[in-house]
Amino acid sequence: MRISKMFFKTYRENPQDAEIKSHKLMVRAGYIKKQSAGVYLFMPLGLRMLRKLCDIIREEMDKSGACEMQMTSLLPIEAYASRVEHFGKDMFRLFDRSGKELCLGPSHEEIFTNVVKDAVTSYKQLPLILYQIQNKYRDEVRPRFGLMRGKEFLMKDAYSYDVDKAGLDNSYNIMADTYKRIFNRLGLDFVIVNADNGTMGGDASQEFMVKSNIGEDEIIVCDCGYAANTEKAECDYHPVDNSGVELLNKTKRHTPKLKTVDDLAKSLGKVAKDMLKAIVYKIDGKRTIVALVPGDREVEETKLIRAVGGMNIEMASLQDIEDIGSVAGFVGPFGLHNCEIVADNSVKNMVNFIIGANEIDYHYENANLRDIHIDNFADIKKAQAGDKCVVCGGELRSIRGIEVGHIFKQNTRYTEELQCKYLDENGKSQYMQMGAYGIGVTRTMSAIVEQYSDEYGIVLPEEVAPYKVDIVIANMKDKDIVEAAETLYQSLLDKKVEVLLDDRADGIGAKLKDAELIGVPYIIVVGKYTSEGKAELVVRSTMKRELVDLADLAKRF
RNA sequence: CGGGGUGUAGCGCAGUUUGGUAGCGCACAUGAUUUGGGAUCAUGGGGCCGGGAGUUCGAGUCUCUUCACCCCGACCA
Repeated sequence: MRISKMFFKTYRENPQDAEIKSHKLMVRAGYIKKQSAGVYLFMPLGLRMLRKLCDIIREEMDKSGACEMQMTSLLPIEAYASRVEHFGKDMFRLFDRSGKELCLGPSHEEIFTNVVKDAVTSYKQLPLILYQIQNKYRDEVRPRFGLMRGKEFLMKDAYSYDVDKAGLDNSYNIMADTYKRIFNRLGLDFVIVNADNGTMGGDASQEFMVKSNIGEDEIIVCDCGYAANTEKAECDYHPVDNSGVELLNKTKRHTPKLKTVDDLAKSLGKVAKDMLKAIVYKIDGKRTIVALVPGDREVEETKLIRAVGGMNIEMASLQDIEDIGSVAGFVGPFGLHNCEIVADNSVKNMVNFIIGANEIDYHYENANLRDIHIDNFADIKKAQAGDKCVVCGGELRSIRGIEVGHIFKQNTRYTEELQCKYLDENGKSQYMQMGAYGIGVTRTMSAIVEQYSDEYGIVLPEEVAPYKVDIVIANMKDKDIVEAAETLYQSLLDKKVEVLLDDRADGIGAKLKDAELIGVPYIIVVGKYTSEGKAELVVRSTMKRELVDLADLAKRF
């Protein structure tokens, strides 16, 4: 492609609304342009890179035996029957002229399952892995970081249908392997972590996380290979023998205006972990849960909701806290009513601790388990760096990651709801076992740029670069140079090399800046060495340059 | 949803305190000189100062309102 004929525009300055380097660079390099918050259009270079990602994903998915299809984005709202409430405001909803309610698809489990239900009747037709690469629409509360979290984004979503759990395990493993191949080909430094299935049920799920300190997810990892999203990461629990410790009698203390755990502990001459922290939650707007963790720890809400059951968890209101017989800031696990009290396992090891008095400005110190009421113990505290690994006992570390892929075993969550059945070899009707597998394609694009850039611009691996080579014509007025560059350009085109020819009238400085910005792996400068029959070949990743005979250059690619 | 911030030329910004003819850099157009690291000079085009309502002789600037965008938070009671 001749740049002079292309829709090509780069920017010198960072967009004022960009925070992270991939966002800044993709805008500056003319890959993407914001349409509105969380919605981006693709310019020629960005589109080429996006297509490269799609091609790689498609190739590996096809190789795995998966079959590509295309569902619609515009769907009747009824298609999501049981999940309309779950998606809530995340779903874009609209009406057609007759008043029929539609939505823009945020995910396609139901849609694929309905297609499968209609077409598959026998075990002989299974297993199936189906996929599509299609825009998804989610009205994110807070879109951010360019393509990282958008309201419209490209996703590869796949769904597997099997006769039984063993079949599902197999399909799941095939997808896990396929994802590893995909992310390896994309050159990403990633880690596979155990994740929570969310409220959608199913046996297992894993996330593919690209390591990055701008990642929105926190991951707990151990040198032994254990890795989990903090939403899922388990905490080690061992009973401690406190039999030799004298249990003191609880005493009420006046603790006015001491709202935070640290301030309170300090005023009583204690530290945070001597405090039993009580946090009140509302589940599905109905049940009230009091969660207890040591004062120096945090409640992991995802683990809590798994422990107590339910769909949606939120902080209780001040009124809710009064309704159970307490007061915000001074909640203590005794004498409460109409609530469930769940304590983290580690609370069993606490002695002589501080609790709220359910009375404004008062706490008790030297409280013990005998003084309080707990309905259930569970692992509900958030794992953190420094904790012991549940697998090997080693020390856990915390890193951040960008979630680029997620695979789930969903079992019969959707197939039961939609009555997606098949006849087994005995003629008996059975629910299919289902799995779902997603890759955020546009997010992955961002993650790649996040990982592959330097002070000059984007530095892409060949597999995903929009073009492989950029031939810079140093001086458009020098006929020999132009001719040499044109000849080289033609010979690379003949070899089907994806090549740009920078034949704009600009000076060499501007052209080199652009070449370095836009992510091509190789830059060829045809200029002052033309008279010697040579040109410079620059390897973008190392910025190393070498002089190569013009006649030999095409052979390098 | 709560808090904070920003909306002025295609992009990045100043001007708002103290109301008085709309500015700068980049980009763009034309011409000349340039051609190995975002060239130089000259000339020029481009704005409902986010929208609406007000105050005022007069509003980018003050008041009210609305919209958009960005950041933080929406877990420590």
